Amino acid sequence: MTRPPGLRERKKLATRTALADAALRLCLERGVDGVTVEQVAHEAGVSLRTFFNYFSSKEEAVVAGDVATAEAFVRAFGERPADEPVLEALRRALVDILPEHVDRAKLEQLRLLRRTPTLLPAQLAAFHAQERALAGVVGERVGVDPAADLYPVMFAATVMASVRVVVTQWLDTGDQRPLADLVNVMIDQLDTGFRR
Amino acid sequence: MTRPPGLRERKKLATRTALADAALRLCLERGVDGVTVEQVAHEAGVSLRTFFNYFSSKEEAVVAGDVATAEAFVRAFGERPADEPVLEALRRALVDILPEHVDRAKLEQLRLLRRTPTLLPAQLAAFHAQERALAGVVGERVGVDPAADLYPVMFAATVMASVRVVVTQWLDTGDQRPLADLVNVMIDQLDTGFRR
DNA sequence: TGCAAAGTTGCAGTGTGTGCAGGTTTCTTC
DNA sequence: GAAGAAACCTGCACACACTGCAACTTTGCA
Repeated sequence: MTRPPGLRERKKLATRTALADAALRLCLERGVDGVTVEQVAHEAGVSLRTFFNYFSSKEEAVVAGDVATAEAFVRAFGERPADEPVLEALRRALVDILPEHVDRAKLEQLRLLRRTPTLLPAQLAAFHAQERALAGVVGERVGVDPAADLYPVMFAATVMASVRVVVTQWLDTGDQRPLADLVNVMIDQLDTGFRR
Repeated sequence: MTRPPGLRERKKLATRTALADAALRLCLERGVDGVTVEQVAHEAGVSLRTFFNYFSSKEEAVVAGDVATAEAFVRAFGERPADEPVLEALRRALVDILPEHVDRAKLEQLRLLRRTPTLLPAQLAAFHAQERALAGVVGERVGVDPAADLYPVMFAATVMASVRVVVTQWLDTGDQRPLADLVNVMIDQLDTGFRR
């Protein structure tokens, strides 16, 4: 079925990460607007043309990390035991994933990127891209068809949006609590509902 | 305080709507990729350069309608009586606003736009732009500071995301129920919470 | 009526993004 | 391990996107 990846696949992945890394690093150094795609491509050791074989824009390359985060989260959620309640699986998946993807070392980087308006649409799209997958996974977990019932799609959209604002809040307010604490507050909120 | 708008203001608004209308109409006719900014500007009777004084990209002009929808929603929500429970105010605001902004006549248009990947980031950004305002309004309503408590920001993000997916679901599945029914299901979900 | 502020426009110039064609590398098969 | 197929990389050409600037026109206000 899935055979071990050959040289070609490995090279492609290497190029892709080289491009994403170069884009992120250069943009952090000089600001997103101070970097051209050509410079990114050069830094990664490929031609301009090749850059566009991997990403359709500079922004997409810069937020490649966010895409990876979202994918990792959906995967982690999908791998939680099936008998675990949905919100508990959610909590575990987030606690497993977040520390690795948003730690205090990268804090300044994340703040800088979040302050760049150009990147916002791309960041939103990065998370949105995993909504359908998440809806599918959660639909399967609770035994419901995402096309017929609103629960899976609402769950997916709500969770993605909530994680986004919680992380944003944590970054912007310089909240001293561990991110995991905020995640717990968030999940309590999703559990309780929004009535007041 | 707010004096009646002069000629200058009215002209600006007219130009802006002319550009947005032209962008939307041309893109529906020929597809988003089949239209250049120059054509949009020409259609609206202004120069290319002037287009960019109003919008920073073709996509932004096309989704100007979505921005207006989101603004109208936040305004309607803010104008609900203060003693109304949050979710009831939400329901009323949506029922007031949605029929005018997403009716069956424009249905095909909306479907077409939603199928254009280029527009997705811009659409997401359009709704996201109102999240902060919504969080402020709801924070005031329930007497909570959005910077200190997660409720307002989570509410805002969740509601925006939920409305988005509910409308999407309605459009994509060709659901025969009135949109208002789905809105009620949505609000029940927000009321009950996501535990299963 | 006349000045100041704001808006429009053309122009020049840089950067983005895509189709195409030719060359190189990897994979497959025998 | 040699040959052909498939995938990939690259340069080139080109259309389009977007911005700063400076001149010009219109609107607001005294």
